[in-house]
Amino acid sequence: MLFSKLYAPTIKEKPADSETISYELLTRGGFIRKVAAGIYTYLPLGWRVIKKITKIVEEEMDKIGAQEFMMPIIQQAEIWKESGRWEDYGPEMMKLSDRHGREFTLGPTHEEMITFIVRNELRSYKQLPLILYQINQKYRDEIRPRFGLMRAREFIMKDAYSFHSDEKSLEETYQDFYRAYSKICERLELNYISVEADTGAIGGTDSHEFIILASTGESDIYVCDSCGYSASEERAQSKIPENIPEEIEPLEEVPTPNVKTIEDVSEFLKVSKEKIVKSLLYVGRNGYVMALIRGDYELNESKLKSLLKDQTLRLATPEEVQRDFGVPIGFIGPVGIDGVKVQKVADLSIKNLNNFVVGGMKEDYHYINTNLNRDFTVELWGDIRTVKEGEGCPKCGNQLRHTKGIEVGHIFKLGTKYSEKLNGYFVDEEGKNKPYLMGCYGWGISRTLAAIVEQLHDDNGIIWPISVAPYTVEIVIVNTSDEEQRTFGFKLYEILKSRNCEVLLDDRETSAGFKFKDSDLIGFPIRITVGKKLKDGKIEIKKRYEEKGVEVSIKKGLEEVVDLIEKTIEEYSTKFIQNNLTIS
RNA sequence: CAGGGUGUAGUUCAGAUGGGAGAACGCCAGAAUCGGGAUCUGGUGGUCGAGGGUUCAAGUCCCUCCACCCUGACCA
Repeated sequence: MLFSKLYAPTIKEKPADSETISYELLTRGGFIRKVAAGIYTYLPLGWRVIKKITKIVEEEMDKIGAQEFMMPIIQQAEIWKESGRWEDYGPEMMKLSDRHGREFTLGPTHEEMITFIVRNELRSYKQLPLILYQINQKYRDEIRPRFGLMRAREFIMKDAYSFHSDEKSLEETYQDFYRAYSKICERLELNYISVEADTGAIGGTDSHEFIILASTGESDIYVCDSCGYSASEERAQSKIPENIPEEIEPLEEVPTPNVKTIEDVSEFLKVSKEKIVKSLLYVGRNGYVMALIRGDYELNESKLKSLLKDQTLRLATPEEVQRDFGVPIGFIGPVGIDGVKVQKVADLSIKNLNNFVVGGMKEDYHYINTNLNRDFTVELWGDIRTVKEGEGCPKCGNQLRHTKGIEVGHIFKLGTKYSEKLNGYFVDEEGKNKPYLMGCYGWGISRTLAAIVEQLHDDNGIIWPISVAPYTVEIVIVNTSDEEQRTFGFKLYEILKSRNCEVLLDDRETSAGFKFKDSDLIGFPIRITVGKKLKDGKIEIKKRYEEKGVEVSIKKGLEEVVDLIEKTIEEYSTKFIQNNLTIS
């Protein structure tokens, strides 16, 4: 490809709506253009990268026996109503209707559709396991699209679905996906980790996320450097703190005028926060839920939701609390509340706590010396607290480290959740009808494009790994009106092309500096400069991530030069530079 | 959705008190020449977000709407 013909409009200035480094560099480099909030066009360079990412993903999918196919983007409302997610997913969906008023959605995901497709003809255990996948556009009406391609309303995703007759088969496929996703990250030459994750709105049992590390990422993760434990913030656990047992004191009600927050209570009653139990009132599908946690910890809403299997859970408003309990929110507590009206859920951090402080269920009062079982009971125990950096690893006890990244892949064991609801049954060896076990596996293709840039860039532009670079080699003819340079540049270009090297020739009639700036901004891995030194029989080969290139004599013949270029391509690796760049 | 901000040339922006729509970069033509967005000459380019109102006169003041960005809940 000749640069003079390539539609890659580059921009010198930072776009005014520049949100993140990937948005800025991909826009300036002529890879993408924003069309509306969260909606993008992929220009030729961007599309080349997308296709390369896609190819890697497809190859790894094919290797584990997944079959590629294609489902429609427009989906009828009926199947979503059947699964109950027309309401649950609700505002997140782009909805539309045809001229007859029949409702549709632009698919935000395809669990309903896949089950609809297979439920009539996937009827025998002999057909299982089955793995299908597709790559297409997904639509989510995000409340606030942000971070460029990282949270778009229209985005490209690979989604795979698997069907199994038993748990063992599901587990095997889950592991296959786990390995395939790791392989994809490795082929992309990225610094990544996989973490235990929350299943969220998709539901199911086990789940892992694949995170590309970048300080600008929006996923918070906790890792243990000594045993390798890693988990997302929604899921991460830490060693349960030990509470020293004390002699039990009698319950006492004390006046605490206008003392509402944990800080206030701690100060007013001169007790440490560890000796206070925070009561948070939530409203869920089955009414009120009171979450109890030690005063020095933060509640983790994702954990609470998955413990209660209720994604609709939300904090009760002060008005609701006042109306239904007659107490301002600062004074609610577990004592005197019965388990029918309010389900009490407690974090393990208060399990052995004695003589603690709770709200008095009466304005301006708290209880001191409260004790479990004697003064109130807990209906459900679980881990519902947010982990903090420095706490002990749940497996080995070493300190947990906090880091950030971008979630590009997410795998789930769904179990029978969708097959049961959507009538996806098969007949087993004994002739019995059973719902199949399912797994679903997502990979954000367009998000990967952005994530790579977030991880691999410097002040001058993008640093593509060879595996996904729009072109592997760029030849820059410094002075296009110099006949010798021109001739040599074109000759080398033709040879490289004939060797199946993806090469771009910058033949534009602009200044040298202009071409070099574009070259760094776009981020071709290897740049060959054909300039004034050609007179002395020399050209330069430079790796994008190195300061200086190497001068190469062309006197021994072009074959040798081309061999050297190919060797440079082989040696090129973004791996070792990553820690010096943006990862913190 | 709530709170805040911004909309003027292709891009980044300037336009105080109401009265001429501007700069730089880009783009086009030409010159010179070419190792880090370099230089010179000439040119091109506008529904001042949209609609309404006040006024002799509105980019500027008022109202309505829209879009985009920032802070929060959601997610591959």
